[in-house]
Amino acid sequence: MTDRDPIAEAHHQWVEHGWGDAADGMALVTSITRAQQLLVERVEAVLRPHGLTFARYEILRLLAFSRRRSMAMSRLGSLLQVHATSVTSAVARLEKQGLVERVRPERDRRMVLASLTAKGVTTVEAATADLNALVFTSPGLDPDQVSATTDLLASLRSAHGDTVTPR
Amino acid sequence: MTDRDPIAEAHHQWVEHGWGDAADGMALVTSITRAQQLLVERVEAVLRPHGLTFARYEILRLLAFSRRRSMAMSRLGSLLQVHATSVTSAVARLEKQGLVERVRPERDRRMVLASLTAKGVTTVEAATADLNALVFTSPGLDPDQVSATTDLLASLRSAHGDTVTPR
DNA sequence: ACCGATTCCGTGGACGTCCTACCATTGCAG
DNA sequence: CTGCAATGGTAGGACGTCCACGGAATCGGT
Repeated sequence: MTDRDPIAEAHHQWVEHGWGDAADGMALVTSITRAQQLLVERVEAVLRPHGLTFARYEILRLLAFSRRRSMAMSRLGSLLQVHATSVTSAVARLEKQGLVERVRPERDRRMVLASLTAKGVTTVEAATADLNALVFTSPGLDPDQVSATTDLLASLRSAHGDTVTPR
Repeated sequence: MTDRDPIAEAHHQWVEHGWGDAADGMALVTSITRAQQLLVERVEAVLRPHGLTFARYEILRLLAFSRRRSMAMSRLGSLLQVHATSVTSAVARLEKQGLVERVRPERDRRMVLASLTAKGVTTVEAATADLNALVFTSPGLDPDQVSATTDLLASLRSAHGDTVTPR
């Protein structure tokens, strides 16, 4: 059942085929993809009892941080770095769950504010407590490895055009 | 337009709210998610002219490595670590594109072999050449950073139950 | 004051992922 | 050899992501 490490396997194949220059880069990309897959799996397992997915949780978390517990759809999209249409569908589901309400401000009636409900507040706080306890405090690496990895990924993000704040 | 680093921002908020123990882990998870997003974006941009997505490319690549250029659906799923139904839909699209054929072996007619066509072979080799040249040989980090990151992620994968082969 | 450009959001469709349920084939127990 | 469990694949649906397109509101140059 325990197959060999698919990433090591692929790296070996890459070298075999004379693509040694690209083999490490391929392994890096594949490792990041796999790590993300495993982490999202864990996170979603924790969020499921709260009726949330990671995408919807991120929206609630952002709203809970904001002063008025509300934010324009477009701002959610730019902060979360996803397409506006992804925000539309996620907020639609949050609204159906009664965790968020849509508000059209008088000032600029093009906008739609997503606004946390009371139920939304309690849900996101409970979900955050669980995530912190069950995932984030022990993500699978020692504290110094966590820092090292985050720093290396910051360099990578920076190389790909992300705005990165050094610590 | 250049907002501040959303990850640094989230880390700051976590500390502010007294979740300092979890802040670094949260930043790690978010960094991995973001890095994966950026890399997939680059990879898909290279594959698009070939009419492929990353998921479909991985299937073609695996088939091209195999001896008979064919493989059972279930084996594809376990090697790629995705659900059987994901393989079904991807192979259906590859079949519609004429890159893969489905074959029912006489031995065990429950199985379906996905088998590369001639067009599939040329497509995957061209796509691989582009990926190697445009992404994998310069993934955005120095060679030693690439190795360091891959090693750290190997520890993380191992901690989450992945089979990992040390280098 | 007006008309065009821009901004903001939504709809519909393609794709990938997972889950639950179902069907066909195989193999085994009795 | 007969019936039933295990195996391998698929169908349908939920969710999230992106893209192309369109409608409404606002802004800005003339």
